[in-house]
Amino acid sequence: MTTRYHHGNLRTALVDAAVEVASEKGPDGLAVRDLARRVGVSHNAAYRHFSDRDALVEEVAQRGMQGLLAAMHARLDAVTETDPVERARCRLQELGKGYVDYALAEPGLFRVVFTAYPEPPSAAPSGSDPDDPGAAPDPYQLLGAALDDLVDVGFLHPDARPDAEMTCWSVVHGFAVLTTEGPLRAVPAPERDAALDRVLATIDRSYGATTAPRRPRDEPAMATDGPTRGASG
Amino acid sequence: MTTRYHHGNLRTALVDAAVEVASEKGPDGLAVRDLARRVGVSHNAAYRHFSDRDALVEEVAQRGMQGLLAAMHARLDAVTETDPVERARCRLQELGKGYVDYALAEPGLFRVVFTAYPEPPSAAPSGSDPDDPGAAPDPYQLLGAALDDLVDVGFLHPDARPDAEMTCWSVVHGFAVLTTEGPLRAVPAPERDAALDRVLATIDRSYGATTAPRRPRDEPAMATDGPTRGASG
DNA sequence: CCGAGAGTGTGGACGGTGTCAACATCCGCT
DNA sequence: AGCGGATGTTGACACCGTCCACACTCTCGG
Repeated sequence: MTTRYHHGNLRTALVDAAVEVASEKGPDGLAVRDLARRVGVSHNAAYRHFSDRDALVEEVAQRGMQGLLAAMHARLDAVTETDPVERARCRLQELGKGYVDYALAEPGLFRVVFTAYPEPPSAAPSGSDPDDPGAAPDPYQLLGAALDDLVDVGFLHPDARPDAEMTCWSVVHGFAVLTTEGPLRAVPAPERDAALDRVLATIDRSYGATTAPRRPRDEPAMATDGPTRGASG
Repeated sequence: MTTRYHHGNLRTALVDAAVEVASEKGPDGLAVRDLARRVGVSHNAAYRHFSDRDALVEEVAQRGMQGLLAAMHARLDAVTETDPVERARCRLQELGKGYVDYALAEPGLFRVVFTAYPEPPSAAPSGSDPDDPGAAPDPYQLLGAALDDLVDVGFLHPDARPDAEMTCWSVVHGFAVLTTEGPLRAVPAPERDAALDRVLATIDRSYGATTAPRRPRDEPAMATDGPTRGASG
């Protein structure tokens, strides 16, 4: 009874164990044989459920992505500000903080997410692939929505909207990488958190600096409200 | 003659081979046995010159760091602008571009640099350790100098100076990681380059926004120059 | 001139890994 | 009942890092 020939739910057991290991040791600490051993099954039993080691890592990455999204949503939903402009600004900040929160709380899983990141979001701008409809919604979309809000609310000038995703993602991702696995990994937490505040404030300041002035100056501001990006010509 | 028992300069030969391999396959593609094979020497001969695989990787990382610094210096030295403000602004931009240049040109070595990055620069703010005097000057110092110039020249307000290194490093590093090994790795080069320009322009705009206002408009533009939002300070 | 010892390279071994192939077992369906 | 597919096991191969004992070569002191 204790050791049945068929495990029952080996797949999820393996992924669970993999998540646990990756959480502690990162993607490089993930070994199929080790996981099989932990789960109490013989080596390469896993190959009945995963074609590759990479396939298993990919599964862990999806779990990590869920966690990342959850962290971002948690921060986002905690914003109580009512003034539209302040709210939109605050939400963007919190989005970034949620991202870094997760990277700091789960550096191993965070790394897995970005070692096995499937394909660039620009290739499929709508987010979900047709052959993978239930795919987790990218943080990219969350970010895009927050930035759109910032434009709608009148804080971010449309001229500064293009590639704003890349700016925000870059700052926040760079900060996360540098402070978790990078050269700044030993910066004490208080200084680190203060630095993140300043970093995000820098972005906020930039966006505020391009706010459309109340009375439109001689700048025609080329009213391209349509966010059609990739349609270059 | 062709095969002498003593190789002569095995150490450098190994590092050369390692740099070549790492340039193509990144740090994970680096195997001591494989390198020994390439150099035409038996396995673990390398262990007479490197205590560890990590020690060898570290050597490659130093080479990579040299390349990174060279790329940044190249961009920096190419700036011909004479107007002090414009020059300082331009130099900061070019510093970032040089960083990204190298990451895109040598993604494998770039990764090695940051998988084996010794210790945070904040621990040793002066840069060089006393027991390693000839150590390569951090890009961190280059960045700090450029930012100091920006303050001296009057473009960057001193209030925005703290942690400016982290902001700039984060954007640029994040951009590099996302576009080389990350989810944005398949963004075509022209769009990518344009995006970097916009990203850097965003930072520049932020720093300009805190400049002592040339034409102080009636709008204080929410003059909370202190980015401390929720902080109790 | 020679021999000792340090420096360097070789060969073998151990435990670890991913992955393939062949075999064993069990469950569900006919 | 029994058969087939799904699942798990055992064994093997080729890699890997690393430790060990050994072999060769060069240099230096006598």
